[in-house]
Amino acid sequence: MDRVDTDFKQKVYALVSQIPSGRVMTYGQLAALAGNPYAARIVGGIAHWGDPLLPWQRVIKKDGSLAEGYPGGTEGHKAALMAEGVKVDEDFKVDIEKLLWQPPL
DNA sequence: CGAGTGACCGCAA
DNA sequence: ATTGCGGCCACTC
Repeated sequence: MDRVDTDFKQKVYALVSQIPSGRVMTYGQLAALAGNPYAARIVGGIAHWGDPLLPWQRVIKKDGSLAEGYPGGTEGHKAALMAEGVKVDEDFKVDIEKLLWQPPL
């Protein structure tokens, strides 16, 4: 642990694992909280190569639309969010304005 | 070590 | 409103 394995990934993991059910976060917000607002794509990358145990399904785009590349596609992602109690529109859009979760200060 | 890629974001036409 | 392009950072091979 000379370098905590990139605290960026470390933070992303922590944040995602801390997202309560029924709440969603955007990659940009997540990346910004991790320390790099320009690393939104990295968050997605980490998600893909990262831990399959974390609720990445609660992580969506800033538009409120679900991400792509999710196992099952947007349809599967939508079902996953609905299973968590998140309301998803027929257009695969989540009301981030209401469900967007922010970590405690 | 080097190069390529990425579940994105923002702006411009 | 929609489409197209570039860009930044980090990760993986």
